[in-house]
Amino acid sequence: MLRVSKFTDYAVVVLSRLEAEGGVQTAPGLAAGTGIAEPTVAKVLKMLSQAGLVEGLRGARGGYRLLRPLASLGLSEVIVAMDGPIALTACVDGGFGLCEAEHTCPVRGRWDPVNAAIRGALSAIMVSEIASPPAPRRAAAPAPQPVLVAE
Amino acid sequence: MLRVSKFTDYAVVVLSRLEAEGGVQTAPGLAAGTGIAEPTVAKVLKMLSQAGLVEGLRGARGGYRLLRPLASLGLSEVIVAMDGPIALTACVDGGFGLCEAEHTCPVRGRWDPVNAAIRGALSAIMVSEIASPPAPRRAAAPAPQPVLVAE
DNA sequence: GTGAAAGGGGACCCATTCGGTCCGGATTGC
DNA sequence: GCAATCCGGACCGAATGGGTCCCCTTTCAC
Repeated sequence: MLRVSKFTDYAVVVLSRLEAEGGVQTAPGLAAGTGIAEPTVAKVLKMLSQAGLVEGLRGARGGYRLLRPLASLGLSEVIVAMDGPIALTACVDGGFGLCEAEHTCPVRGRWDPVNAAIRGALSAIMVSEIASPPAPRRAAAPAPQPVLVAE
Repeated sequence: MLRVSKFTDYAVVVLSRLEAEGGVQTAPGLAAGTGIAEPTVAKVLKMLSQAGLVEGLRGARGGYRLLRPLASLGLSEVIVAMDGPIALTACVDGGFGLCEAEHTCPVRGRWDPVNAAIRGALSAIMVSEIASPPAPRRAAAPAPQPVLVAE
């Protein structure tokens, strides 16, 4: 169905909460604030930390801290951090003779432009455009700018 | 991993073969030509037929026939035919209070611009750009035109 | 008119992956 | 030294996707 994993969704929520509160937040605190199960939040934060999107502070009084404002954080970075590289098919860019029916397959790595197009579209969207501002009540926020195309 | 189903890949291959050969092709014939298992090809063709991308001719001497040239067939149509509507998350456009943590979820249907962007990027790519022309040997075909962005 | 060839529409099963949980270890502040 | 917190992995159940098979209907050839 061409969907991203649920973790990407969670990541956006957690990042949004992280920016809304500001400062250092603990995993249990973020779990309580977002309504997501605590172990899941911890897992999401771990992944985001490995990707360098947040910083994990160990020890007592530790927690997680945003490293970059969400307005400068491309959605594609979050997706890559959670779901791995964006490649629509098994025939990835640098893929070699992995396809079993290589000689008969007429496609043969032609998915690259598609992957590039998706990446571009996703890179143009910032996380801050998805995560609604601190406002808990959705106050008919006008779209900050028409994103790309409107189909 | 943000990938489309394997069926979409198969569909592009089958459609490409269908246009390369021209005329009416049987499912077993297409299976032999593409190297894909026959039941799978039949399933793909059935779905494409339901979506109105190909026409199924019943009876002896039957087969499948392309209804539109691949140059005018958007990739998004194939994806929709095989994988269903393009919606990256469960919070689809018209989704109502399906989210369990609706009051705490700060995202709340904000994925719409993302979906629109993906749809737009996919609609701009024609199937003929992915399916290499009749050439069975890949002769370093230069990209017909830079598709969208290059990341 | 009869039989064979082909599509149409299901049901069905297996493998893979995803979503989620848990545990022990390492690190830091009080 | 103790407690709080992150870090890294292993682990398991469930859902989904990928693939096969069956029987029915339709149409052409003989």
